[in-house]
Amino acid sequence: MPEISPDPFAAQLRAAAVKVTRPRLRVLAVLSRATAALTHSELEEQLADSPQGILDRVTLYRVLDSLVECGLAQRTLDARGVYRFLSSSVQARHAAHAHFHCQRCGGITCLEQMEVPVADLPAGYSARQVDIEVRGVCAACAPLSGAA
Amino acid sequence: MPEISPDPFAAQLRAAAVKVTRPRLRVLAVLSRATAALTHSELEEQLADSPQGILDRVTLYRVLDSLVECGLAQRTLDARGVYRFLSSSVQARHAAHAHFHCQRCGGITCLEQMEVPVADLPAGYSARQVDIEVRGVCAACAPLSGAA
DNA sequence: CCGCAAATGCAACCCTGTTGCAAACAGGTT
DNA sequence: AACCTGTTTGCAACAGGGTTGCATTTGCGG
Ligand SMILES: [Mn+2]
Ligand SMILES: [Mn+2]
Ligand SMILES: [Zn+2]
Ligand SMILES: [Zn+2]
Repeated sequence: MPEISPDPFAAQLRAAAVKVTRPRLRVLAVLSRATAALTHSELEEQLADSPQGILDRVTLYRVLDSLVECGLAQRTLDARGVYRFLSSSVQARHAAHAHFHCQRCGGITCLEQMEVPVADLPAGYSARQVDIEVRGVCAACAPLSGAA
Repeated sequence: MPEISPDPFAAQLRAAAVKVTRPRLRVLAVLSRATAALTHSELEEQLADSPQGILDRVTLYRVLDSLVECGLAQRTLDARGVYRFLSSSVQARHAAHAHFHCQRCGGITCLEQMEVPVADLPAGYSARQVDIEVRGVCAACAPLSGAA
């Protein structure tokens, strides 16, 4: 009787035809717990707090690359030009509405009341994704806007 | 009789209530000659080639900041996460419609028929810009889609 | 022409992301 | 179970874009 714990993340990795490794499992776990897209450094921090201790910076970059490449995660840019990562299942929940990108702190806020339109494209073009990105300064950063 | 050459860039700066300085005039000149958004290093290069010689890297960053802040230029991110700067007059021509970003060739196509909505934001948030980015595969690339 | 705040230039620094390479490992083969 | 091989990990060093501190210069209003 093999004690195969039915780890859903391991199953996802196997289904995606990539090796099941400790770092990948850890990153996948954090990503799927997250409600918003996380930067590399946010992930690094959350991973460091876990009982398993820190995960090498470069390894994290490479794990994220592999997850994006096999389709288990998505990579986007925030308003500061920093990459953010989110699990594909989370991504699906955000495809239908607009997002606010704070140009000061890089934070992203859902604008559920702004729905994305259907793409209206020239012949021959096909859309995979439509993003509405509103850029500006969020409520938390507004007070600091005057500051030097 | 003061020999005031009617420099349009100087006038723009005065109208924007910022000091008229040599670096700002130089940058404004390059930006308004450009047809597309330029990165910091592209600007640096073009400036270095001019008879006036190189402009300090940091000064260029600060000049660009001041032009953006006073509304004479706009800052956007390219697909690599690098800032690009363009004069406001060029930007204005593209602010009202969506853009298609081909995921295969990287090309950008204006979707004039898709107009950007007015931002609908929570209290405290302020928008500077709304972008609709449609991602997919363009007509030229569609036939090649099967290729590895 | 003065005075002062704003802008410049230079050096040093920070942060995000990448590359090279040796050691460790996953997962299939014997 | 031991073995093999390509993948992945970890560490160090690097690269590029962008920022900060500070002394010096300059625009410009008085
Ligand atoms: Mn959302
Ligand atoms: Mn356009
Ligand atoms: Zn913010
Ligand atoms: Zn294309």
